[in-house]
Amino acid sequence: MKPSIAQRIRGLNPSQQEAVHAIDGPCLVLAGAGSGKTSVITTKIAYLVKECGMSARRIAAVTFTNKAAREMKERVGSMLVGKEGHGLTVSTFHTLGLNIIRGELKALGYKPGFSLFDPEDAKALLRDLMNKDAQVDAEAINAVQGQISQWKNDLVLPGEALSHAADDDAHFAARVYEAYVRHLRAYNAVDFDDLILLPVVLLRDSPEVLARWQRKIHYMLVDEYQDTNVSQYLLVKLLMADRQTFTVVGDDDQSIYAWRGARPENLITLGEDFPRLKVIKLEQNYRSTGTILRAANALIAHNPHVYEKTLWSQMGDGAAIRVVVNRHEEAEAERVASEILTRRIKESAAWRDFAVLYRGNFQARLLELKLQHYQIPYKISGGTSFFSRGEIKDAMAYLRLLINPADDNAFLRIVNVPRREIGPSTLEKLANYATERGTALFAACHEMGLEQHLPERAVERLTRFTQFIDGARRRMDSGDAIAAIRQMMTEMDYEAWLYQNASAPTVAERRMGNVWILIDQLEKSLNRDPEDNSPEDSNSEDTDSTATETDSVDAAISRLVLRDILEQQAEEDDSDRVQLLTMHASKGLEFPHVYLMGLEEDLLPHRNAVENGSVEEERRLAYVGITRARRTLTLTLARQRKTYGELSDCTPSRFLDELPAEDLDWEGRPDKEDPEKKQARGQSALADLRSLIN
DNA sequence: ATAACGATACTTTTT
DNA sequence: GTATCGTTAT
Repeated sequence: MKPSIAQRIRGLNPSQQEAVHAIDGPCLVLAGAGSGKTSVITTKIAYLVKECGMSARRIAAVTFTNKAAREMKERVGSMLVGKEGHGLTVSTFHTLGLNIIRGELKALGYKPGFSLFDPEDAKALLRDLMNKDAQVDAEAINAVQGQISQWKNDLVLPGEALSHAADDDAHFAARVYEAYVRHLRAYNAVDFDDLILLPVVLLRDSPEVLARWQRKIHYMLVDEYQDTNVSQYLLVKLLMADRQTFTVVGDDDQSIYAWRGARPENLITLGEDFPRLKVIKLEQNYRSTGTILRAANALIAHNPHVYEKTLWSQMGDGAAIRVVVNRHEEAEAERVASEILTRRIKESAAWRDFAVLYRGNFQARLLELKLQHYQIPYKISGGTSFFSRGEIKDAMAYLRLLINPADDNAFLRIVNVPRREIGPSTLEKLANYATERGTALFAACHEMGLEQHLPERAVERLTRFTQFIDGARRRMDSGDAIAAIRQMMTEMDYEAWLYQNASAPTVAERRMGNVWILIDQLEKSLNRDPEDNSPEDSNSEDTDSTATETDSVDAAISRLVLRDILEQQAEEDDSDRVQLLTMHASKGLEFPHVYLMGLEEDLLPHRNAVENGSVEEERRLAYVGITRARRTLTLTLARQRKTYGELSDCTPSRFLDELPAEDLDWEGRPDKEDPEKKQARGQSALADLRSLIN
């Protein structure tokens, strides 16, 4: 028998209980690392449904990652039975935005089957736009892409960007931004940032739409609130403006994404925007030993705080924190690898109980070598994801073109893949013609007038391609959509093309396998209960009943782009391996034994961060790293490291000095009174000062 | 299939 | 200034 909700709540500590019970107004839960915030959120959802009589379909819980959403869904699901949880929204911000867009296509001026551009698609478009006048290098494109993303995150529309442009660069970026937005619309496409931006602008400007969604969502819960950006906060604020019934959970000390537009100030803004805000702190930590927590508290105390918070633990002190100084980076990697090898036996731990965290991905390379040498199984997070594989991008482009004929990006990617002898010159002429007629490339292929602009052979080939796609599309509409897609892949013999292009048959085989996996996933997601994510419209004014089938295919494909379904595959592979991750990637995870590598100036407070005055965020990053550890924590550093091929001396991280000396167990500590080191410190302090002045 | 050459990136990147 | 990856040429 499952415990009742009342029983579950009794199992929580007083602060957690208070957080669960605070349902009548705005509630901010400041949840320290390891303080059981997920329990609070999930229990609260169950409490709202079971004890407060709120319908699950009126509740929306948002997270930042699919993984977090999945975990939360699972945990809530285990507390509810039968239909109790039906219609509950637990999704990422982006999926919520996607659903709002899908429900408000008309108001937004988008057509069904719109495409979702991932950052690579967006880059391709930008490259195209920016190369109009002059050849622009990749760096410039990246810069503009970053700037546009920042504008969208800050809710700055092209007009404002243009009028506020301070210099030529900003002016240029703003003009590209404007063209970019225009082109996305022409392609009937949105990018990731639009998934938040478009709903916010719509809700802000249309009282009618706002009312519709406020009627749909009565209670919101937001996880990792410190990571919200301006647009995301506005989305929550708009939806909750009337009822003011929401719970946000966050930790300012774990804000490590400010560089990506996150606004930890939103924690403070919340109290200003919602004066009735109830603030509850969760300070009891259920994860780490006392020693580890003391270190974390001591470190983070060096940052300024609006809300003070001190973690404590009932667990014993545990082992001291070891600080291992190595002569150089190779010795550091060697040390970590060999130590895991022996400690696994000593502590009778599993490989998966160990995690090695570092600042930059490059630091994993040497370590990998060493782990391989000792035949230690490991798993690196990051790396090229499933979606950046060429074959997946190809398959996705086919899917997108089927759904959205206006998606020129998709068209261009696959029109000659596999080879159809449609080359650059044909495409250029086609593009000119399409621009002239104001139509999409794919549509232009259907036009009669095309024959005047292109040689007969070229027209023939284009026609054959469009007929192929049109045929697949028809089969999709009139029956089993997935079967039609499978048939399309087989018919064009994508497999043969892979074999031609792969370096080895095994590679081609694997790639084709990936494509089938993708289609299987699509099928799975299609068969999953179509969640009703439309706003309250019992008076269904504009529900066209014909669209439901393709509609759900559209939705499934969009979810695919958002990596909604797929990661399960990777996740299921939770075999027993040592985890290698960046500190950023480690947020939200925990491990019995943690190694933190490269605790050196210029690396852990990263050089660039020091230069642009964001040492505090680096400190939080170190804090996140430290608080991942349950039982033991080992900090390592190298005395020398080669950077840019040059061997240079490293200074221990300033953060080491900020930890309680009595809890540290040094090994190979550099002489404290070493005059050379003192001088180095002095110099770096001087550099800090200079960078502050500039 | 392998070698050799050249292009690329050096901070983090939930979607 | 190096190392790694991808492509091409053999």
